[in-house]
Amino acid sequence: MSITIKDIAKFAEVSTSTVSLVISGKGYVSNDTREKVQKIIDEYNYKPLRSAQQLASSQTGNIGFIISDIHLSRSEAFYSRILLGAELEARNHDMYILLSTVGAKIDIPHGVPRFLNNHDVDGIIIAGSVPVDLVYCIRDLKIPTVLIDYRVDGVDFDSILMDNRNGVQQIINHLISNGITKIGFVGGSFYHPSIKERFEGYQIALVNNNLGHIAQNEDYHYLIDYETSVECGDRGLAILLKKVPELEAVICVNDTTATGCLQYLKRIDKSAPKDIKVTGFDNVNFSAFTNPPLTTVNVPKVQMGVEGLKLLIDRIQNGISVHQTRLIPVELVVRESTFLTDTNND
Amino acid sequence: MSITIKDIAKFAEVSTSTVSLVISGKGYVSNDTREKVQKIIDEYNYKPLRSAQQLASSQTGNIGFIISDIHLSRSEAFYSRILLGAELEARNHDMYILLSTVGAKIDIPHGVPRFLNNHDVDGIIIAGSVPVDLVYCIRDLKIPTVLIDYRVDGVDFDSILMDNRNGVQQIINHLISNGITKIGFVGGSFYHPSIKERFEGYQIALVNNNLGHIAQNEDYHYLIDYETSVECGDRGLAILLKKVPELEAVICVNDTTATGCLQYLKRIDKSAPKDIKVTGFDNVNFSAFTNPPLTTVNVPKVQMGVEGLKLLIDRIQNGISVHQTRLIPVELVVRESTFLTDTNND
DNA sequence: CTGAAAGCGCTTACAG
DNA sequence: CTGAAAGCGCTTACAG
Repeated sequence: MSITIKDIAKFAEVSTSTVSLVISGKGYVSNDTREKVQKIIDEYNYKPLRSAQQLASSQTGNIGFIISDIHLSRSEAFYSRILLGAELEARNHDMYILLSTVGAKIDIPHGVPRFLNNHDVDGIIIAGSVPVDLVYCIRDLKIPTVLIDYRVDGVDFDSILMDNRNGVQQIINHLISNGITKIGFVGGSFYHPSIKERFEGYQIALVNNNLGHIAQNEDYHYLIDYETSVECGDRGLAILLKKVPELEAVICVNDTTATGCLQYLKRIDKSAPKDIKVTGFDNVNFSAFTNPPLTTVNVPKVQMGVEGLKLLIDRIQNGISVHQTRLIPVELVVRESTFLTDTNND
Repeated sequence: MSITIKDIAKFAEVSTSTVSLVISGKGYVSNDTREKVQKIIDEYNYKPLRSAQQLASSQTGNIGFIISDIHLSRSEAFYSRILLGAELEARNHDMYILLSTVGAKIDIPHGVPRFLNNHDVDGIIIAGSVPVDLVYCIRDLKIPTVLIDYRVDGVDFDSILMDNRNGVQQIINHLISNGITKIGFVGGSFYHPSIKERFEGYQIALVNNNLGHIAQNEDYHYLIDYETSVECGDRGLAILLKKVPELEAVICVNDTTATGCLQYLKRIDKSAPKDIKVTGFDNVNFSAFTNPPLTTVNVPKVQMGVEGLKLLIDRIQNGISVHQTRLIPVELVVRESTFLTDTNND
């Protein structure tokens, strides 16, 4: 019914092999022949049938994108934007993204994304934390894989990470250069490497500024084990202020937690930045619309998706032996939760 | 390298046709033979190669999921959850979701999702509003298609919609049964059918309660043409209160807009529900965490995705001739932005 | 109920 | 630089 490579070959008066070579860009075809064939292809708007290409070449042209269901539906759209970036870049390589969500627990091998067992992908992107059992399982599959904003100790993968430590350092420099030194930290949820790095960055930056006594003082830190949240910020700041009433600033592990701090301040009839400076991390959609707007660290989410896809393609095509980690730079975004600008909002 | 249907046939001492019939469940195979073959399949954990199946059967086993980039990265995770539901249901039919985002403008035919021109999907789901040109283009392709939370006048598609009018009606009943009648509306952005229906639902419900004078009175309505937002709610309530100082309640077109109203109230040193009742719509993640938590209407997002996928499969397999619209019920969620409960938060 | 065989539309050594 | 041909791993009439 549809037009095939045979038709094109006939019209162009060449063999199907030649048409195939023109399409793939591989091998040698004379310029004359190439142009002739290309003209016919364009004229008929011919697109090779993917399944036939796949079967013959034993490549799928698909990328599996794995993300936890909670991350995909998180309100901050953090990972959605990474997905967006990956999809954009996939187009440039004429590949498709197969999406699969996974729950917090996974049942090996039944619960693993189908494309893994079915050999339906050429490579895999894992965005954000997923059950470690799944990571081990994927490692054993020996399929090219890139992790974005995730890492598992002892498993060597290509990965795209953001520079969490530097981000926190920028926040602390911003505070210290404005004379603030009594700086607390609220967050935790060390199940995720990024979260952990942010706390480490906080400690390192303080030490580098001769504030090691604060970095070491647990009264300045509220850390929890599980998922960060608004409530975590709310409760965390309450506890910190009880222990350290003279606290001048609180660094939150992310924007969501920071809104919890703002919420708590409001409840006790205080506010940022007047009574205490509050900072977030991630620069998610809502961070510019809190009251006051949050000083935070922008993470280029779409770009992380793009870079992840690029790295994966590189791995699929060239199979480099050494695993790479690309650290994506982040950038401080100063808003009013640390220092009021001329547009005073109180 | 990998195990094929031929191997299975050989081990089971039957023909490949029989193995194929066992796998697909089509045709007649004796129970004895079926069991014998199935045992071998299980034993070797054999999975048919998808591309070979596709090529031979001229079915792709893929569903194209189209969503605008702004919707995918919206902070409310509304459409992400619809995607989640579709993906969950796709597994039940052993189909894959191919995701494609589209921008606000689309260039036909170059900018259309690749899987459309390449015949790489058996069916399409469109979630939320996309450029109408794309919808026309897809109609002309005659591929089975289901729209979720979207509609285009004059184009007949299967669709999954939520009962927006009923949702607003529930809000208004809730308000009126508590003695509130001076009810305004903030929202707009009629580019999206759901948005329009919510305003219509507001008007209809008022008329049904003998409040037609309010339904007709433009002083009670703040409507804009473009994307709804926090600012829209903020500005909208300001304008409404200027025109109608005695306003008792404001119904917002969605939760995001409602947070804008809360923000405005705070700025003028007032609050909900004391000075004015505020309601949202959608019940997105953050709506329980605003201050005060929002009374809103829950939309079962994941379920909408599931239903959309089911309807699409039905269409692909059975090709019913009449287009269906399934209206998903919604449910009022009462929180403190309308009436304080015992856990008084002030 | 089962098997032999053609065919799906490509790619890729191979020969020239 | 180009063509003839085998082969990728399935499905599906068709014959029996």
